[in-house]
Amino acid sequence: MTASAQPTHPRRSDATRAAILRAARERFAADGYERATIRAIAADAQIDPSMVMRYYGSKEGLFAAAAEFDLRLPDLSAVPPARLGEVLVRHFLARWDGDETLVALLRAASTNPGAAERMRGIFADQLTAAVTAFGSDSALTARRAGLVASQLLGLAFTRYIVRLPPMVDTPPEELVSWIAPTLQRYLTGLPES
Amino acid sequence: MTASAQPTHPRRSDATRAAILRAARERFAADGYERATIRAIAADAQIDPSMVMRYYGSKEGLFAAAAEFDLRLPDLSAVPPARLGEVLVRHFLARWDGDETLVALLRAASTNPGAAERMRGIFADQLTAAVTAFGSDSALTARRAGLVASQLLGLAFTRYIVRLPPMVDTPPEELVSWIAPTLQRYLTGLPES
DNA sequence: ACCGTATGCCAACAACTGTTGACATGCAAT
DNA sequence: ATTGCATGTCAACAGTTGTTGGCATACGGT
Repeated sequence: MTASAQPTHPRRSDATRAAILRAARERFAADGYERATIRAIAADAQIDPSMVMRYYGSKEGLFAAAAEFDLRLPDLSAVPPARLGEVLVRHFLARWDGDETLVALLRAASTNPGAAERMRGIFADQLTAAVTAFGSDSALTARRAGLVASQLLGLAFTRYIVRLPPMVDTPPEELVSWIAPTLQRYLTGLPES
Repeated sequence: MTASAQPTHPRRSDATRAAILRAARERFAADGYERATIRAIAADAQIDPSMVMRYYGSKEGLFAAAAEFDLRLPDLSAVPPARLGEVLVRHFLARWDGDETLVALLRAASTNPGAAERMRGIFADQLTAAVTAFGSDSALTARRAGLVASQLLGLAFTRYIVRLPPMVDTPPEELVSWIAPTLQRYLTGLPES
């Protein structure tokens, strides 16, 4: 609110800011919110801890900046309805493998109320919005989105956090073939079956 | 291993020990491993922090004692194969609602390596064992157990940790009717469908 | 009644945490 | 060249953490 995003002169400290953010994502993803100390992050970024405070205000502020991200959901209305589940799982797996931001958020959401709030926002807003595109009953739609989230987050939790061996070892394509039908039914099916 | 369970005289401090354990479970479940401080737990149990150390050795030791628990899986071989999924979800939901130990373990598993290891043990051993009862191919069986774990832990994560509104508000019976078919397919179905 | 021991409390330690302010340094504009 | 500001370093703070040892007390067996 104070300093908005003008076409402001590229600051000389942008490299440092980026290094801090990269180190922060790594540490938050690997250790969770409380174990990831500002000192360790600063050491990784090879700068002084006080710089973190100057540029991000506080640890909470740093996390807020580091956990900023977008699901980048594709346009689901352009996907054949019968392949929705498949597209979703594949997209999420690719997204998780390529960006540790989500792992950081997932780990932190277990213990940090702010992170949990953000996680709620992401899945309630972005996912529900994508699902709403082809549903009318709002209560049922929210329920569908929640169920989809439960399976997708469970996949992430077992594969990236707890690291259950079978979930880590199974190749992505086979995970897709198992999980896609689940999402498909959550999205378009009916409960009694 | 050191002091096994003799019919040892019931110690006079058993009440205190139990109070500590109860407070520990509450705090670990509510705050996670690192935010649950020994001082806070001791205050809840209305005793001195040093008592926790005397009786449980360390914070890790306390957590190990507090997170000790059993899935108490029913005998799946006595269940009609077509109703396996339903029985499993219902059992897990009841187990989670009635005992916050699992929530504590779930929260801690995100940041504490020891807790994650224990979680792996529980689901790899107990769940895999239960699934193995009616499967022969061991690699596929492990995969089935992993998939079941992913959906069940995702359910717990979204409902008890992140508290996604739709997952919290949906009555247990409806959750069962949605999720049971998923587990059913993971347990007895084939990937391509 | 006496004594050993289990139980409990108190005070303190050392390490670590997020955070702050003072001070140096170097870039860029006047 | 000189001024102003952004960038970076250093040291320290106040609070919290897990953990420890000493000391009182009260129970239970003799």
